Amino acid sequence: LRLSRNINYPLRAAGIFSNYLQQRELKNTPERFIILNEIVRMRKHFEADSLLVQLRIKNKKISRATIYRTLELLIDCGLVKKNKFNTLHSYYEPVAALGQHDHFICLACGKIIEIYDKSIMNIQKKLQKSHRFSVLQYTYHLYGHCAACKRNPNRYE
Amino acid sequence: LRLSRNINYPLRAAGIFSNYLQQRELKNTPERFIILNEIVRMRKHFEADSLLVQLRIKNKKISRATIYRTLELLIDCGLVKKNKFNTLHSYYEPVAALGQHDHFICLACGKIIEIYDKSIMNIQKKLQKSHRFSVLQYTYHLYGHCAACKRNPNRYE
DNA sequence: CTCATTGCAAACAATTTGCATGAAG
DNA sequence: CTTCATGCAAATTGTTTGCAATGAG
Repeated sequence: LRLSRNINYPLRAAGIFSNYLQQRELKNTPERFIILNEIVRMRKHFEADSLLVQLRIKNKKISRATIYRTLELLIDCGLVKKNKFNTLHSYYEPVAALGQHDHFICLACGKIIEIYDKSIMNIQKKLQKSHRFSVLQYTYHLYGHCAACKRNPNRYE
Repeated sequence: LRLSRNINYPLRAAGIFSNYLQQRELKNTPERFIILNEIVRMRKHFEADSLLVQLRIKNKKISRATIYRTLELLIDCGLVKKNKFNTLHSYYEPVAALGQHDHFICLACGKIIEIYDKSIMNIQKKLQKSHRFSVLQYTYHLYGHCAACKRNPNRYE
């Protein structure tokens, strides 16, 4: 249901990226579009390194440096969002492909669950007014124990 | 007003930490209490490195390693919370000294504003029920432009 | 006395950067 | 042709770890 609205997302994303690059007089290189393509295809959060591995499996050899440099561009043009949960590395995700959502992170098994709930946006509107700042993006991360780990507390001792 | 309830916080915090250490048969070293003392005194978020600098200024020479090791203990016993905004390093803050709150981070000037609003807790309760997970902690971070940077967009070009 | 803790320096992991080569416009 | 992008390897940043010396219980 939610995803049906975004069926043309891969195509639109490429268009958005291409425009963005042209506007800044940056170049439409194959590497950049291979990376974007892989990201929109995944439709979930991922790590920089798993993206690299994923590409290697498909025999697309793109250097780690280019991955990071391209991710920065994609974040800048709003196609990708960067998340830091309380771990060492960062997580990224395709923005419009997923729609507005938040995250629950299980402290026992590490699973990340995407939460779709609109009421947080109301709070945000209220806060914007009362504090006179404008919100461009936000993160709402919940940490705790998921249903499975609550049932069986020892499964990840 | 809010803070008045916590006037004895430094004292209570030391007690909590001391109990925690005893329970685990860890030692009450001067370094650990110097660090805790400095943290509760600050009453706001800080970086591991600024804590070190702060201590050096006061001629308390504690190694970086000990700082990190002690922060971990303080997080474990619930006195300190660790935050990752989307920057390289982590931010820490004394938990009970500040009370439940969230953060607004200005993307232009980097300022961090603490937000006190209880309505987020209602959402959390609702989500816990509907998803059957239990929330132990959470982060709600808003990114955007603060009032000052909205007024004068070029002040940090 | 014994074991945890400290400080130091070296190790790490994720990310960034400098530079020579290569390709887009 | 000019300029930007790439890949590589080295550098950087925040944090962690091994180990010998020290100090708390």
